[in-house]
Amino acid sequence: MMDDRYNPEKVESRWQEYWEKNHIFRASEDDSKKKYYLLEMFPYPSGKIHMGHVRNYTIGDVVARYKRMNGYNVLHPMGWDAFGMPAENAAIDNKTHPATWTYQNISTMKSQLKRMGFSYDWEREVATCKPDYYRWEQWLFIKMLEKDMVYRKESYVNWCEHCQTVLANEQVEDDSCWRCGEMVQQKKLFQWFFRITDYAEDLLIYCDKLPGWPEKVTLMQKNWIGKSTGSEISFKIETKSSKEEYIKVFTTRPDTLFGATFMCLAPEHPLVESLSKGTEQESAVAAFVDKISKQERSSSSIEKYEKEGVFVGAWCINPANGRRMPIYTANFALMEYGTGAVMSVPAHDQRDFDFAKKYNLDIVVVIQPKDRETLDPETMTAACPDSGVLVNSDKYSGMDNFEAMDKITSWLEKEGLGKKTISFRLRDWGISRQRYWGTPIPVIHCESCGVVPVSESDLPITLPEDAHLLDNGGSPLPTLDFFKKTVCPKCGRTDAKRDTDTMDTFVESSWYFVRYCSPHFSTAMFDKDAVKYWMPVDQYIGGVEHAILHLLYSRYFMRVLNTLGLIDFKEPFTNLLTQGMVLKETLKCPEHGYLFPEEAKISDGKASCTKCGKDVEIGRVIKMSKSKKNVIDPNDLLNKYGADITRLFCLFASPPEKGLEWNDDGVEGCYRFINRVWRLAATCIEMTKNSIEAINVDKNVDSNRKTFLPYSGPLSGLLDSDAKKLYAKAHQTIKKVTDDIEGSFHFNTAISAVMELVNAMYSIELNANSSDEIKSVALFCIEHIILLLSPIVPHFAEEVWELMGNKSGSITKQSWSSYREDALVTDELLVVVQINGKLRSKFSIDANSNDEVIKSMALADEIIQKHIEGKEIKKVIVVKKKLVNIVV
RNA sequence: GCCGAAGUGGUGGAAUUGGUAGACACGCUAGACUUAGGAUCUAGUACCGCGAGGUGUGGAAGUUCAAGUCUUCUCUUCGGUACCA
Repeated sequence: MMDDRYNPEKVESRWQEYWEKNHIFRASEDDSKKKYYLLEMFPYPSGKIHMGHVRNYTIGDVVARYKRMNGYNVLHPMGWDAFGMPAENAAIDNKTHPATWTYQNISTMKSQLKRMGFSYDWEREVATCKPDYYRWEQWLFIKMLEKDMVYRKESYVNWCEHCQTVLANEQVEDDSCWRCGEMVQQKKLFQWFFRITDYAEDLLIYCDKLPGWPEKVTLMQKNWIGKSTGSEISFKIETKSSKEEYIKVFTTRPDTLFGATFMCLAPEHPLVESLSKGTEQESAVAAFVDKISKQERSSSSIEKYEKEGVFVGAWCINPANGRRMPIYTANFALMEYGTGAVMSVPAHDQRDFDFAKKYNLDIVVVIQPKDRETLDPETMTAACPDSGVLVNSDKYSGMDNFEAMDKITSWLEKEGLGKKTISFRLRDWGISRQRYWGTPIPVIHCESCGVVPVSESDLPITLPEDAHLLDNGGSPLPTLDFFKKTVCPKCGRTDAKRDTDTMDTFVESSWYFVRYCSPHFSTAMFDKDAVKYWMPVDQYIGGVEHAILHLLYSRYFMRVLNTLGLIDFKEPFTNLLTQGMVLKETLKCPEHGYLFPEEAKISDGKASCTKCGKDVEIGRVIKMSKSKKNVIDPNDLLNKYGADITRLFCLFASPPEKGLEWNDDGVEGCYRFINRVWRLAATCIEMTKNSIEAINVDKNVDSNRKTFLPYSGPLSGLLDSDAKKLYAKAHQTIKKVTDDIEGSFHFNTAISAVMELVNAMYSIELNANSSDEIKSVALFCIEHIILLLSPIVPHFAEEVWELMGNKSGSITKQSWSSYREDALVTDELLVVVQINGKLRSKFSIDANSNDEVIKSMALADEIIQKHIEGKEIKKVIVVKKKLVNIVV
């Protein structure tokens, strides 16, 4: 006897235990089956899971279960992106160790994920903070070092003088240290860089070879890589000495060369110091450079700084026309882009124009756009970047500017003063972090030998766990002699020092999906055969916030492994789904500030604070975040509704790529739907059970089992019109659900389709007195409703499946429903009739009627007759079996 | 500034080789069953209008027998990026 409603508490834990005990989701390589590697972005173990995780992993789990039912050998792993700064902060705040905090969080979150019923192969769990994981990252670092894929150079970090520590960009608030409020400075340090720019072109080209990725993501990556073609041009520096010196610039507009009137160098450009030395500008330049170096460089604060510069006290010569160009150093010139020097053409570049106006520099027009009055430097109020015809450009005057780009560049090339080149916005990847909770960089610094890699046999270099975090947030590693002091592996010097920096945590997440293929492999980074079988990932699912960095770094890492001959592919993720954020309105009390949803009482669109009773301002619907308190705790949902209802709502409320607006009433609706199905199943079970004795053996009854079988034959085998309609509807539903999942993961419409079928079943009477046909068709329907829903609400489906008498085991072993083409179409069709495009009438016809019949029926229609009376029919358009439009 | 996406009932959202706009759900209204119901079931629900009918997919124009869907312009919102030479 069934309970009268679905009881998640009882049912869900039971099936979770069953799945675990029977290793239902264990994956292993099997050449006889098609593989499907389904991956969701692994979480940072920050404490407990939030709704974003719930949504992401629910989407993934449904796909995993769906693919299994479709016969795929599915790899669906989960793990932890376990290194990172929050652990350090928590450790300082709570006086614990980052490891303790991290492992505690992992354990909490793991039990939460298990409670959601996700079908992971937990035997493949990976935590990146474990030495058996990061040792292979260190190994790879050494391999990359051998191949010159990684190098050291000086680079700036955010530095807090008060705390004596490095700050990450997110720890800089308003140019100040988040911990103490001191102004943040820029400090130069030697740091490690991956040569990702070596792959810039390849990464770019393959953006167009990823048809399974959302276009917006590849577009963002393309913009991030930022390829621009142009020319490199050398400008001779005017000196008294005989030695010839040049400034190299990169420009995308060599056609404007004749209009270049001054030069701007990045403050860090080596020529800035050498050229100003000994001139009367020397001190002014030094002061300027010093000032810029103290400015914060994060993108958010850049726009606050006005464009400014200082004359360095030297000139260079424009190779095109011999003009003397003053050399400036300017804050907008970036050392990291191009050559760190800009030829400034104020007439045709807005930034240069502003600069020239400010410092009263010459403006020379060299491009005259067609259909525009003659440009005059005296009266121009803005630069003119448009294309046109060259003027004031010697023999190039009169030439179209696009043609001139090529012509001028090849002339320069002949003179040895320039060439065509390409520049990328993408920079090399700086991976050194002056942090504790990360992968130690496996190199040793020796005064005799320089930088020496740790020998492979000494790996892993484990992060010392008996370290105490410093209160100022700095890394304790440089203070730990037992870690830092070591022997040079090359010369044996005993005063060698270990690198005390750790790697950017994006490094771990750039290859974890490869490790999942053979997570316990202890003799190499991965088992080649396992990787060959599983990789690349067939479907990757995660937040769009990782559209650039994580995904680009992962693509880069696969190229590194490919170059090193470790793998034979380049792209890690064949298909990508970026799911939208989980949103909720904010609530703000004038007295208590932001409120959690449970701290406000909402009725009729008005809210009041439960603490003070004041009116609460209901704000915009925005991404759930702790700071705005517009959050829903998954634990509360699990306690109240269980996993399946939570999963169902996440999928039903909107398509995965869009935002999901959280709404408690919507969850309640899902709960109702599940119980509707539950009762329907109960009805079907009762109905057929009571029939056994009364019914004679016929085509619908299995005489051996003495029980009803679902009808699965052709539509034409049914006589009852209700049974026919329902049966067709069932097949249409199977098709719709399959298409919606297969094509676009649009679970919301798939669920709607099932709801329609359920509604259709409720609309006919089902009881012991129903006809055999109805009973048999109903049984078919309910069986497929459960199968179609099983990836979405797996516990519920297992329970009902068992109650329906399927003793053979888990529904996860069942095949996905298939539909009969011959059962999709009913013999009646609805035709709508329009007059001048406006809907006037509709009628049903036999499915086999031809256009002529439909047309005459339309014209004969009573309502239509009334409308066309006394009017001239100009034209009648018949759309096959669908519509008639009469033009009068 | 540049790039991209999206604007549809009271709400979340359906519908695009151009062919019934509003599936499904929430909310709301009425009714039934009940000692009671925030349980369940039935009916209704884009807007205006008593009605016939008219109007409706951010706004304006256009193509078409027919436009949420195609074209042009425009407004708003969201996301990415931002001194890239």
